[in-house]
Amino acid sequence: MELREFRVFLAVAEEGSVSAAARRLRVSQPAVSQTIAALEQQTGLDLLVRRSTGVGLTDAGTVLAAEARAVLARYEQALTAVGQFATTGDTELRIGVPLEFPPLLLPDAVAALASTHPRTRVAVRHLSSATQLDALRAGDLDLGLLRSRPADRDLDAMVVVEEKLGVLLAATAERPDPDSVRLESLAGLSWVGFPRADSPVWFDEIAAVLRSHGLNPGSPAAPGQSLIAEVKFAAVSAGQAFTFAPEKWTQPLPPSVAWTALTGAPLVRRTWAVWLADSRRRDLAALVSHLDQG
Amino acid sequence: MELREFRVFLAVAEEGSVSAAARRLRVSQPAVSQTIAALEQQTGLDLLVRRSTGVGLTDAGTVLAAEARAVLARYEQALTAVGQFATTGDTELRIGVPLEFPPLLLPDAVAALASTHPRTRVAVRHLSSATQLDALRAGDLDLGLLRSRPADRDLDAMVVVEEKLGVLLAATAERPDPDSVRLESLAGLSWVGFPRADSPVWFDEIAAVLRSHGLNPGSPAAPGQSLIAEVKFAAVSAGQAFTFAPEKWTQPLPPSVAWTALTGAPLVRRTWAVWLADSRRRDLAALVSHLDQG
DNA sequence: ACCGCCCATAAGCGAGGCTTATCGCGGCCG
DNA sequence: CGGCCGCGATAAGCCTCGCTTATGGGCGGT
Repeated sequence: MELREFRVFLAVAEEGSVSAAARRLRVSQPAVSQTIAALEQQTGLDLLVRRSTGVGLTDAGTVLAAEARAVLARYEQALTAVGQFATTGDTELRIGVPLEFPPLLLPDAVAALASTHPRTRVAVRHLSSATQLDALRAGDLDLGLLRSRPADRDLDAMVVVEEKLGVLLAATAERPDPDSVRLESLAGLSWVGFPRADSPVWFDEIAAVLRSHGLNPGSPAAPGQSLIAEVKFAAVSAGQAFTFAPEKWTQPLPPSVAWTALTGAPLVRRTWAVWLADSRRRDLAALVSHLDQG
Repeated sequence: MELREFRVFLAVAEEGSVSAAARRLRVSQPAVSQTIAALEQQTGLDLLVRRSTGVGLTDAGTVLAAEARAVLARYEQALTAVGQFATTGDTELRIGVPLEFPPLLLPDAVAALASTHPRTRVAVRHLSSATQLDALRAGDLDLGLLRSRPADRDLDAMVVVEEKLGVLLAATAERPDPDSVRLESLAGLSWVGFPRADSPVWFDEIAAVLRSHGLNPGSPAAPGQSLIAEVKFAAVSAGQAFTFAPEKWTQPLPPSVAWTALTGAPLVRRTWAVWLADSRRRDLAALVSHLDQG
């Protein structure tokens, strides 16, 4: 299974014909036949149905075609990236950011990076922690910012922020002490947060804290409809729910919502910077150290 | 640039030594030297710094190493998928779903698919329209459900849902007619929706409608902090904002929020099923047809 | 029935990637 | 300070693999 074989197979799949594929690839027809035969032997699958008018894909062939396309696409992307570096010297540093990441931290670090590594272009994407882990391992992301330390051996991690969380409540909620609340006193409300799939570890931490204070974390939203968050969060200012938030909330709060400190249950949200342990990128190392000092 | 060269280069990069890489790959040292030389010639870049104690990566080498890792990772994934099919006959059909997709539509179609194609495992991911387009083209997604018809020639598309949108308003809002509102009457409120980057086409459609009715679409949230939606949406029930929603809203509305039909400006949200035009997957075709009839 | 196009098979050839042999260089130790 | 060892580069030969041309069987259209 080599790229050459993928290219040949895709040509056959797209042309629906061995001969036509051979013409397109500017090789002889037997060369294509041999390559297909080799693929079928390696996979142990019938990839093509031979008809007298040409060939069609079997189900197995369809699977292989899709995978082959994906591999070749990633390969082309790699060539582009290398070519880009060869001509302009520019490198892209791809960073993933979770929800509610302190908005100043990253721009400051990126600005510091720009002065020392002017040829590094930073591309930031909003991604859940789980997605970032996959992307890091797949090489589609250079630096992740996530809400849990990965167990993985070949990922390095460093805490970049620790935020002491308070709660957001409806401004009209009755509070014995206006400056702080205890989790237990929120028993009548439901917690609104984020889908568990986005960051299972952090979700479970929160759920454990809630349970230990007599609160019901609530049924996690059913997969497939987990993100219909718009209406849910309206519940906060309607006095039906609460959510956690750090004290230094950067967005202006609407008057109907107020932040209050938590007492009794220090809930700390950590955000880790995570990167492939065997990455030797100096711009990445520089950015991480800026995040560390910032 | 072939996979073999990538593997050799990565071995050298990870070992920090040509000789050690050769031992690991169970080939002779000159074979590795020759491969590296070929790579350097093809790229026109110096990939390694030769030190008497071994070799190190140049910046160019670091870029290539990262790309090579990504390509090989995708390649391994392809082998796994094909092997999976070869042994179990199972195929994965990867589907992307946007926010607020009618929750029954997909499960029904998937159930219908399961009866005709029992070996197809469906994997659903919540992704923005923009992300889905990339994933489709990269071969990382088999079927996308998005809020705009792609201009792309090699993507086929079909409308699966048209939803006539109304507005969600604070239940306490004054409404001359309780059963419908005109967009113009919402001039004092701000629209809360989704980040433009998630689905630029649909966003711009909405923005155009708003402007044509004398409303200000508002400044799109600054990139990098666009998704801090929790507090924003509290604004709806606080009477500061409105959002669009189809009439058949599946989640129970909190009492502080009410749905109202729109008159004067029929705003229709279409969701398209999108797939690679040259995909011949029969399970995909079956699912699409179920979505069409459902 | 024949011709044309399809794909598969067979046999020969050439290039590319392997091998072994050898060199130059620098670090390290006696 | 000299010799030695391990590093990587170069040279030359060989073998495998993927190409070629030649050919055969099967099916459809005229």
